[in-house]
Amino acid sequence: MVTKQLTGSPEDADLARAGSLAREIFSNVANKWAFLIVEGLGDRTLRFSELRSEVEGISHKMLTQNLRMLERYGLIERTVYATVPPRVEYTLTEPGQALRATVDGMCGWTRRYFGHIEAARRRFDA
Amino acid sequence: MVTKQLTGSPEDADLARAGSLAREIFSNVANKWAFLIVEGLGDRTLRFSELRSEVEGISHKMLTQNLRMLERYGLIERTVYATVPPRVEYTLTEPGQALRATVDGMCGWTRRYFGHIEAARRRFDA
DNA sequence: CTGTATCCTTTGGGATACTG
DNA sequence: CAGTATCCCAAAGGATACAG
Repeated sequence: MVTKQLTGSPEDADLARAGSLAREIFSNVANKWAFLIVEGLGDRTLRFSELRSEVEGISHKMLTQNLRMLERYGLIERTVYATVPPRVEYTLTEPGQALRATVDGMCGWTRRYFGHIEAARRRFDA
Repeated sequence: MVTKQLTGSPEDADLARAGSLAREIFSNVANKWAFLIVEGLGDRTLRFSELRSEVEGISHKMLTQNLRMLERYGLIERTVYATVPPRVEYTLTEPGQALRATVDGMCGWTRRYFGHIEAARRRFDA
């Protein structure tokens, strides 16, 4: 039998390694705007402007920037209709939907521990 | 019967509302350093310096800053031993452990879709 | 409507030094 | 060792204007 490889394949890339691609993906995706976009999109197909009003407080720039990032990683699909004015629709891909489960988990977590956290926060600030 | 309240209680605070406390919590916690700290801590109890070497690439400043934030929200417990030199230990609380489940989910997600994402990324960049 | 680019302000974040 | 504070640069991010 072969001993377990110490240097993993790309598939095993350790998230802890600051320079790894896995870490890059993790770091880019684990930010509030990406999460709020994924959550706002859900299983729907939304236009840029619809998505923007869905994600409260996001600026035009942040929305495009994060949409590009998510598209680059293949988490969303971008469909352009060559009409005038242009119509662009966004929808989560399968990897995007899978990520959505994680984000949903965090939303649930926030709701569930809202009381705990609020109390801890008040205690700490005192 | 009563109709469903349109203005929810704090417990129902909508994450989507940019100004809400729930959104503040979500936005602060959903960042790479917080996630990596939670993941690095796991179910262990680590000292500041141990945690720092666990979370590769984090600076002294970012570590303290995020630890304060997590402590403020009651996600980690900070224990100070009045020795010299001082010894400070960090461990996840129950809400912190619950969050860890979410973070673990995202780590799994990253490993699972690493191939998809890498391929999409190359396609996009071409 | 969507997207890019520019400008400008704010914040993030590293390095260093200093205190308990 | 752990924490705070300072300095300073780079990146985030908002506002605006413009192009397709």
